[in-house]
Amino acid sequence: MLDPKLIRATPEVVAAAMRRRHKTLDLDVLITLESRRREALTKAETLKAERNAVSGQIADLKKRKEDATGHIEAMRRVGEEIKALDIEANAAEEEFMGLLMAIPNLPDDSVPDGADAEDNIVVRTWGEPALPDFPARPHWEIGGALGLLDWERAAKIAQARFSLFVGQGARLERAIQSFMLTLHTEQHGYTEVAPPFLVAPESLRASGQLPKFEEDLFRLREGLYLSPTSEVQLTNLHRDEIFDAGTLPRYYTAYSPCFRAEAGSAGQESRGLIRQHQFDKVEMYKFVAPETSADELETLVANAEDVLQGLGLPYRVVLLCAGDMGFSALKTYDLEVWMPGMGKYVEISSCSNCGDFQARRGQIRYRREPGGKPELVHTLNGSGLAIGRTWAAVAENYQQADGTIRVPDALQAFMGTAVIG
RNA sequence: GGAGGGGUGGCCGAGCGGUUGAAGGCGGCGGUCUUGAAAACCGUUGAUGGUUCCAACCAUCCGGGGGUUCGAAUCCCUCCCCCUCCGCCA
Repeated sequence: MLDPKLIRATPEVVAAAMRRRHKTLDLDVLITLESRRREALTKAETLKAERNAVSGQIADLKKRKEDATGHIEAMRRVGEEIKALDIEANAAEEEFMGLLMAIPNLPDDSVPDGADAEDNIVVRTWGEPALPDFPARPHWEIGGALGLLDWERAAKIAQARFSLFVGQGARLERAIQSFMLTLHTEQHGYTEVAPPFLVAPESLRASGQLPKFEEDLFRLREGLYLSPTSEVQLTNLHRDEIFDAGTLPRYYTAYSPCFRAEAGSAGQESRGLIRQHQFDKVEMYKFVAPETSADELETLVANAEDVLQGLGLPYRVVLLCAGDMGFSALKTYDLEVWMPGMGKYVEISSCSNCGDFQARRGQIRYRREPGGKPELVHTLNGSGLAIGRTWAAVAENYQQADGTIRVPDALQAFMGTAVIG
């Protein structure tokens, strides 16, 4: 959520930012609502001050057993007026907040202009996007041939776009997960958490999925949602809390399955592990002081790159343009891994600095010094990495001419073998 | 799921419907004392919004929401959470 004061004080800045995002926004409606709210609020507060004073007098009169009916009658009318003004102020605020909650974050100055993925900028490349000296197969063929993936049974158990890993395939999933969590906790200073996989609507509001993107989520009859990413759980780990001075930054990592309805994505990437209703992910998350968040984003990306480098998977780092960024982010780098079987780079991690956008929604604050005023923190999140896509990348990059998969050195201890198949 | 108990300031814990933002204690901060520290004593110690413009003033907040009342932490309704016992269960 943007700072409401920003809309009042510098609407032109907000308008310019929305243009960069290629979004339209009627600021006049917001400004009108805000002045309506303030007008009613000021009037109501004046009347409340009067009521408080007179109520004190009424108490005194009653204590002395004197007549107070005149005051009481007057305050009854004032009370009705206050009620009407409160309703007016609340209605205006509710409408204002409803609109404000649907406004995306402001892009950072360092984010390039652009409308869509075409305008993203490749900032660096690691490794060679090479093809083997035999016909490279996509991971679903490799996995299917070795009996590591079973799409028919996955669809029977659930429905299309769910996956079933079998035998060494399932073991590879677990190995990748363990490798990542071990790396982040032992080398990068993250605290591991194992969160709930169901989340409350309030949590989804804080991280930014609600109210705008409900159709992308699975909702349970009980009112809870299946989490689409543990970014939600990690954002809400410290919702409504104030960090003591000197306790930032805080780094967290979590494994969780992620559930996405993928509404409107029919026909896209329908084969393989790339686009599923459920996938596993290891997430990295940071709560930091505002002035450090730009640097923290760079190290977050580096932590994600470490996973790919550790696995020996070629990739490139892409800086998203303003029009291609997610709702809550002010700056985002995507990591795209090379998939020789698919013959292209595929997104495998997205690392974002959300600034105070989520912190304001979730009231996540810190004190700069003991006894100081609470200030909003900055939050950052990054996949470290999407496990299903990592599985696919390992299969495609380590496939061998005989149809087997060589296990990357870093995973051999977790797999207990050097070759799959 | 059933029965009962409970949710008050950073923490513990009082609170006849009327100066209760809220006693008391702990913790924190400042000061006195001390070579320094401890102890003791004194003072201080929340958030949000608004007016105003930086010093004040006002309003709101005692789990969330709604209601009764001139006035609610205190009464009523509802939801959430926690604890105990029973049932069920990995």
